[in-house]
Amino acid sequence: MAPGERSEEVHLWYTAVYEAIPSGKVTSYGHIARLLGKPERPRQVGVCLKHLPSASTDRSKKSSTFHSGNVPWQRVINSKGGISPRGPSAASHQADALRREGVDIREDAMGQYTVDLAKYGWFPDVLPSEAGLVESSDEEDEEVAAYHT
DNA sequence: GAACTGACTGGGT
DNA sequence: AACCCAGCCAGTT
Repeated sequence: MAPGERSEEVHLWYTAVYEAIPSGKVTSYGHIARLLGKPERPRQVGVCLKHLPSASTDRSKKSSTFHSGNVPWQRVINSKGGISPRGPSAASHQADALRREGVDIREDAMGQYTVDLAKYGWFPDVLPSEAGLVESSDEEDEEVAAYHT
């Protein structure tokens, strides 16, 4: 393959992941991967979110058009309904963002956050962009945008 | 530039 | 129910 081809693929993957996060409710890393036709890559979805720039980062020059202010990163959790611990305050931050959207989060004695997937999970079988945007979720998205502003 | 590290998951013990 | 494991592959030592 030609030089640079690989990184181009990677860039497309990152973009696809950010655009695949559904409007409304909560979904999983694995489901995003399946929506993108790569069911074996849930970990790579996690990598994309890990590298999502924060909304406050200075991106006055080129850099990504995607950041925590316009990508609903908080809606992605693991298949068991848990928020990945990763850093010390990261999980609680995500839990706060979800509660802001009306999602009820439970915190156990171990400090692990979990979501009731039966109630809040949302696993569409087609990409949001292919399905047409869900009107009923517009105001939820506005709340998110306001939160990050 | 080889080795190691994960924002994961499903299947097997 | 809890742990283990292989597969995944871009980033980071």
